[in-house]
Amino acid sequence: MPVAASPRLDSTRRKPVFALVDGNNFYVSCERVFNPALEARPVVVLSNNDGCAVARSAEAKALGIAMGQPWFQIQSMAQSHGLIALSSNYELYADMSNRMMRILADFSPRQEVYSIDECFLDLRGMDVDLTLLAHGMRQRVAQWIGIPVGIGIGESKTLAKLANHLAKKQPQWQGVCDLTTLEESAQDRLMACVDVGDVWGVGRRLKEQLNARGIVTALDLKRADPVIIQRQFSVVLARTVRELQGISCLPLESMVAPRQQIIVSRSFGKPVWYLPELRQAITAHMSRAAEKLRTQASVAQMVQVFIRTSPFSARPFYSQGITLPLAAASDDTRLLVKIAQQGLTRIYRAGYDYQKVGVLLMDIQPKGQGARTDLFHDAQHDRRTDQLMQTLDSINARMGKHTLKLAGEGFVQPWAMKRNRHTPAYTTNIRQLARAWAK
DNA sequence: TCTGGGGTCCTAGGACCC
DNA sequence: TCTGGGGTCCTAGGACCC
Repeated sequence: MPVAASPRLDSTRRKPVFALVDGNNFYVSCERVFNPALEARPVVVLSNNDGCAVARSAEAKALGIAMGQPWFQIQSMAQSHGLIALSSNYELYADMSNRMMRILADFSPRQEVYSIDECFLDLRGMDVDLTLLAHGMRQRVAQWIGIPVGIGIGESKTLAKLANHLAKKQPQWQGVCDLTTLEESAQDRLMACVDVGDVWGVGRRLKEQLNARGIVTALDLKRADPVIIQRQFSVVLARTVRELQGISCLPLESMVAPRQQIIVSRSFGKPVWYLPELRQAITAHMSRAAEKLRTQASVAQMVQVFIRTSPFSARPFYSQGITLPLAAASDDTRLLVKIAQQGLTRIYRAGYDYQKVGVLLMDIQPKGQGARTDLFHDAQHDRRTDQLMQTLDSINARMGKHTLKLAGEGFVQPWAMKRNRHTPAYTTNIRQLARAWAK
């Protein structure tokens, strides 16, 4: 077998190169695709319950609206500045995300979908002009689905992130910043312009502590000694320092690992004090959680329930959670709901206005693979349960979410969240699309 | 009046064992 | 009655991300 002179082998030896591609103001951009009247106007997309702004158009950012700012604080700008606010439409964003990721996957054999609006691509050993390639990505995504994206390229994920940040902040890049084309001195000059708090992995707290030690810019952090950083902070931050130095420590993870915990929680549209309504919400949340669990072919052996009142209210605060084990790991909605309801009974206190409840599934294992079972385990019963859950999931997949559900979720849900500014599910629900056209 | 939801990883500290 | 240290496992809480 000839091993020398293999170009493939040579290329894998080259330094790692990563691209980070993300959608600009992704949720707002999705809305604009289907409603061009939103172009060139200040637009925000609100979080669940129409609580705060989670996506802002460039025009909204220019008005000084911060990420996560509560809607009631900026509501007056609707009148004064023509600000448009929309409830979030996750069905639409998830579908647009899938389309965007499929387009980008054609540009590299290895892709890591990192969040709903961004992915890493492995560009190592590609024998092409990467800057040109990136402009090609931008063009194709814009042409095929109408979403503007920004692209950063670097020798580590952290550098690709930083390049992406520069591509957005500095117009001269025209949406593509490729650090691998620059001399180190030129890279350093750019990093001197980036606040250390804008480095991936440095949050509010770390920024404060780093500033106190005189580390203010990304370049300062790059020049820090990772050994000292590890001693004074953590292994995580030391890794960030090395990544800034061009030493790739975080590999591309193209396999989607199954979730280790699954959370479903929602704030109520109004305060809830009545136990039966809390029970409905717990049943509804656990039904969603169990669906997610079955989607990834797992079972859970631990259930947590929590309830709390609003931390912003002047009324007395109460927050309590409880964790309950199952005798054997399960994905049966009915059993998980039953355990969660037992938990709720134990933590519920009368006399409070509750603002939020949630459930967690933990101790998650692959289904049917060395799962622990209890002493009185009944295989016949397991088979019937599996069939029932499969039927439930397939009917809901075919006929639409919530077609078939436990009666305990309630048919009238007085506690349901507010979504007063919701747009239609243009791409996934033909009935809603027809309604949108008829307007 | 009105302030999101869903994840991961690391660390410190306690319980327990040898 | 006095005396030690190391390892493991678990949990809670903190910090970060989008």
